[in-house]
Amino acid sequence: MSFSSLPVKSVPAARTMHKGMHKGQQTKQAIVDAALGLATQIGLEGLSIGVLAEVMHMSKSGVFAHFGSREELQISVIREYFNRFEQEIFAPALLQPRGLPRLKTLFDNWMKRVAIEIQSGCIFISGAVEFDDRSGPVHDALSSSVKTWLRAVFRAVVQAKQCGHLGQDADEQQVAFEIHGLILALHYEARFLKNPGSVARANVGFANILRTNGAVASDMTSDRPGDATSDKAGDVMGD
Amino acid sequence: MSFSSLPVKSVPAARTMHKGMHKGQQTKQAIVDAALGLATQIGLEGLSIGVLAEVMHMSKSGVFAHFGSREELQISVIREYFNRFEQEIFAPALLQPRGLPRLKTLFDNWMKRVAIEIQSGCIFISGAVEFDDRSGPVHDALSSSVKTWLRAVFRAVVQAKQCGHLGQDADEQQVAFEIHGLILALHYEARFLKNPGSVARANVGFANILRTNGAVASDMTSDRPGDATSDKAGDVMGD
DNA sequence: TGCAAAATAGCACGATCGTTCTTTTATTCA
DNA sequence: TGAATAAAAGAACGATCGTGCTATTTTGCA
Repeated sequence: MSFSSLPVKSVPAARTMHKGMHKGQQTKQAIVDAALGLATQIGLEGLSIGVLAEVMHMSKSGVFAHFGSREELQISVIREYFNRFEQEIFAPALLQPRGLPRLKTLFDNWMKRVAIEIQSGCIFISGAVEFDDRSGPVHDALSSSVKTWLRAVFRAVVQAKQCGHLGQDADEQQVAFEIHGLILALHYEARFLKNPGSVARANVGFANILRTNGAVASDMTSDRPGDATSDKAGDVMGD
Repeated sequence: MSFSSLPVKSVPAARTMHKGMHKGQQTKQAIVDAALGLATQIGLEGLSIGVLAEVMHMSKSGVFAHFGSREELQISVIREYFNRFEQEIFAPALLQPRGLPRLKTLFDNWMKRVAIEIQSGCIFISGAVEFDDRSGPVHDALSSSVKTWLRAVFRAVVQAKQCGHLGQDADEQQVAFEIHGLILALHYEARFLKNPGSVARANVGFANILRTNGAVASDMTSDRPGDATSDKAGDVMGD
């Protein structure tokens, strides 16, 4: 039941039904996919087995049997969301060289996830609100997933400073904190308030953070592909 | 599992219980106070008439009769929260002179609300997540309350620029957006992740925003009480 | 192809939800 | 103080929730 196995789970292509899969695993994956789609709209707490069964054209007990409890279903959804986060946001950034290029790619991908798919919310954000004062395995799964992701962002900032792309007096925790704030403001103002121009403001804010922390203009545009270091492909966000 | 022992009753009797109030109005106000205390912990959606009645030591129907519907109860809670926001955060800032002193006071009070009372969440934040893709009167009440508040922050930024406390090239919407992000990051990292140091990072972030937008150090500390202009006391956030 | 095992359906349970209706109690005012 | 009225309680409703139990269907393998 330990959550430590969550981030290191080998990434199965998200929605693909492997041929070798038995029927049960296939339907379970399909249920998790549908549950994730539902949870991004109405939250992990709003997720109910009844409506999920209706969406899947299955019986409640048929859906239930795959998880054994509602909490296990919620944890499966969190795990699935984490995996997609890893694949769609973090993995492409690893193809960029360390330092500012990778950090910028990380931020851009993160922003696209929040902005372009603004009609479906982020369960790392909605879940934080739903479980911030509740304890239990769901809270723990959510918390450790988020922490793993934020730690990955933090490491990218550290590398940028090590590469000399940020000033030596830059506070890496501070930079990560402010970046996180931009994403949260974007999610809030674009999704809830439906304010136009939020995406542009998040981008400007990111540039402001870089400038405040001593990034030189050349570093903000050049790719410097020679600096690319090969990180291992699996366990991209693990430490 | 009784909620009667929850310390929601210890919420300071914010609204004055006017002696002229009839019994019904007094209890309704007491119910709203308790409901607000409950909603800041478990959210507007988690608010149920049953547990509210238990906390109030009343019957469900007795509580229900004061509102006529659950939505009306939620809206009453939002209104109450807005009023306290106005009183405890915005009104004191109006005592400061326009420009940077007032903006700083606004941010400080806002942050104290989020940070010092970190054990009880902010329904402007949790509500945004709960109602971001739902329509109806509750969403509208929440949305308009938040917009009024953010517009007040925006106006404070505009005034700071007009006073010459910010550079002429400062984008007021951008500044307000980034400030909002700091508050959201503080709420997220302090309340959900329980990261220490979040308050300090929000403060540093605010100073960074001011510096980026051309605030001079003297403006960031001086009070310049001679610049104080008398804003009307009531409807402080109205336009 | 047949049979064990897995997967799914069907049904029912206790609990809680918002809400309505009726009855009883408490308050206000002449 | 007594009558009119407001406030609160009580009981019940249909709906939905997660979950356990028992059939029934489907799958995978010898």
